[in-house]
Amino acid sequence: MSVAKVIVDVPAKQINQTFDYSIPSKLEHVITPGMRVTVPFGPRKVMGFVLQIVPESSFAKLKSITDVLDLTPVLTDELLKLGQWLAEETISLYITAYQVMLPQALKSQYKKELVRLTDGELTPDLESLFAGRDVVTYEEFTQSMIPYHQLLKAIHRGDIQVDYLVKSRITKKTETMIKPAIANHLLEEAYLDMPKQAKKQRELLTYFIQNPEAIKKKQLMSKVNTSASTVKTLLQKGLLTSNKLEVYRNPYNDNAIQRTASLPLTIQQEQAIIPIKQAIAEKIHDVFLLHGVTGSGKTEIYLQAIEDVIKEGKEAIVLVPEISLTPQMVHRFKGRFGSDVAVMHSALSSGEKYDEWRKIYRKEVKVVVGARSAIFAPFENLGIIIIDEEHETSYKQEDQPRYHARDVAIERGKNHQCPVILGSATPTLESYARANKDVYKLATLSKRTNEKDMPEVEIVDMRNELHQGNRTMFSRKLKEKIEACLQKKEQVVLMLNRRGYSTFVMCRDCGHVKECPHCDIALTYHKNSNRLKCHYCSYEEPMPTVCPECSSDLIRYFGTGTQRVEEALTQLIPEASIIRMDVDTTRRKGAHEKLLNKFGRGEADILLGTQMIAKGLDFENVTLVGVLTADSMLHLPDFRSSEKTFQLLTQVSGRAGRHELPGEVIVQTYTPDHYSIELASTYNFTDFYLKEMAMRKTFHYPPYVFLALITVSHPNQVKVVQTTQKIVQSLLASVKEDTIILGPTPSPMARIKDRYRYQCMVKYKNEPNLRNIIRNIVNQFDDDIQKDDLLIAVDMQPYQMM
DNA sequence: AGCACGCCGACT
DNA sequence: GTCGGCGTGCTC
Ligand SMILES: [Zn+2]
Ligand SMILES: [Zn+2]
Repeated sequence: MSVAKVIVDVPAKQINQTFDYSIPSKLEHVITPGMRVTVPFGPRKVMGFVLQIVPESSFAKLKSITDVLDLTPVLTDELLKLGQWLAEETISLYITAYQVMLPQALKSQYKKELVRLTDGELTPDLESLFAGRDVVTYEEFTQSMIPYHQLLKAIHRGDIQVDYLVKSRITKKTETMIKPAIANHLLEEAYLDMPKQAKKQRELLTYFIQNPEAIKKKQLMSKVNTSASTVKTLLQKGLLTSNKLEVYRNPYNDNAIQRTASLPLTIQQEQAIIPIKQAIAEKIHDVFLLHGVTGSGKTEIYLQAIEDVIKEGKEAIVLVPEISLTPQMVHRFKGRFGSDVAVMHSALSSGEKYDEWRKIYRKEVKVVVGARSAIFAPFENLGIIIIDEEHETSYKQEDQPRYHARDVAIERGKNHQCPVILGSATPTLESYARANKDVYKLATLSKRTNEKDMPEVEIVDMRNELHQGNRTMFSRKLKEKIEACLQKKEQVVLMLNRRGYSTFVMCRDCGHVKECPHCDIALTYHKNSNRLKCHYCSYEEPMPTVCPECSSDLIRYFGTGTQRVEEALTQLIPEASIIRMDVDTTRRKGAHEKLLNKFGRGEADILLGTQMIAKGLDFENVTLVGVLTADSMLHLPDFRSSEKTFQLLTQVSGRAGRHELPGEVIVQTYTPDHYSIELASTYNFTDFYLKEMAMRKTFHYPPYVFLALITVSHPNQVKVVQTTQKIVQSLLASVKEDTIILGPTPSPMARIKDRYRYQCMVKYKNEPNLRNIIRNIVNQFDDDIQKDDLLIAVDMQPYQMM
């Protein structure tokens, strides 16, 4: 009798270990590692992942696996190993690490039911609850207000039983197929027997006599021009039969995508791809940093490398930032690889995501293009992993398990002995430094494939504008350029990269800003409900008519940054038609796409938006890009703010003059001398890298050190500070001398949902044991975590300092 | 986590 | 005797 080691779906620290279960004989050769099973756990029944099957257990009496949920493992051997690595690396629970690798649709849901076992009398209360039924949901009981004791007694007496159900939320889309139930000559006989007035039925039979193969019901109905009821009659007569065929949802209607062939490579592209192809052929795990300016043809290199991988019979993962995962991007991959491509976009519905995942699971595709979570695609023969726009912060997951897709990619690259490619026009300092130290292999594409220069960037000092009495957000230079552009019937892209874009409410008399009573953040105004809401908790209140501080009635809401700029712009250049793109106008699914298409068709002169417009736009008629406030990110409490500014300016500049028409860029700033702005304006990545590296060295930031961030939260501020202080102390005692421990410091969001938040930052160079040290220190507070509502969150790869 | 069990005090 | 409210301990 063999034993299964199972990780159960109970996300708690005490349960973070395998539990042994015996395998019933009927499942003996069915269950393999990586499958989902249901197991009894205490009085409950829960889902679990089988990690391992061993001959025996050190446990005396084992419970037995109740059921198996998969026919083939949903987690490959490599993913089982990867999950363990992920949990340990990010200090997360095993179960959360495994769950994050699978589509949401596979997550189990739990239900409790009360089952009546006796025919005898129950208490009147319970009789009215059951009301003649044998089974009621536990929820019905809770809502019935019947005292718990009554139920407990009935359970003890054996009159009622509690059933624990494990439900899956899987929805498979099916299509009804119709085909003849009998042989063709019998159909012909049936046709002859059919009364003349049964015109539609005869038509249907005629169709099937000519086309005996199965057909989709919908298709049939439109072809024969008949109704569902006619089909139903023939089904009932036993002449036709139907069955449900499982089909994939097709979110990208891609039947008509034109296949494309490889493009010829430039000399630079050729040089870059040779070592990559070599690594693929020789099955070597290497990380390549592909540093290529916008328009230098990185994607073509990806495509041709993948072609090699597919020729070897292997598979490829391509990660693309959410916002760049546009239909055009999908077309590029499907155009080259056809139906061999699955697309994992987080805007897809849960069912659509499940379908895309299943294409990989069933080995129906060779390539997946997707956002962060696609890194866990269940391929078994990976030949390459590509991360485009490697510097994008969206590759970092901000909730448990807090992983960076880049780290996972490299781990999987090791597991499969395959190359990993990091591509970017503005690589992170971390990656570039590793390339300089030969940890990664560097390939540079310094020229655009169309041989055009990057557009000219002009910096405008907004302080001068102010001195000369221009109080608007538009410099005279920018205004002139926009007008000139409109005259030539060319288009303009304007970017406002300001934070705090949401609408808030302020009193014009006393300056009072309405804040959430539970969080340290301003409430945002929602126009449709005329209410103020908090984005961090569920608090909301009606929009006040007078200021609660000074009773002035001049309390007003201020539109989003882009909204206000739009108004100002309309005043300045009334004849310009503007499309505004920000969180407000792109909230609905597909809205982003729609606005861009509208702009692409030339239905507006100016596209005004937040940083979301910096990426991937490619419109030939855009000749001017304006950045309204280039320095607005520089003052944020984030050591990456210079880097982010440089990246954003470089990216947005690439939006101008991508085709025949030459482009230009105007960057407005109050700090024109800042190196990130100056060097971005000359596309000088190398000097920026050197300068910023020097800064990071002086202030002890990555890549010179690694970071770990520990955030403590609790309703009592004193408790939070004390706990954080204790953690700092414990860390200092167990860590090397050159490791820096900072804290306790209030978190940038110092209070959320009535919980105060303090943090402690660890800066270290070499602490091979740090994860264990932190785990042990956090364990010391287990009591308070369990009983006193204390929370300690650890982030081993902090990006957002929140 | 989520559930049972047991002990206590309040209420009828 | 009946009820709800916690604190404690366990889950193969
Ligand atoms: Zn006021
Ligand atoms: Zn709030």
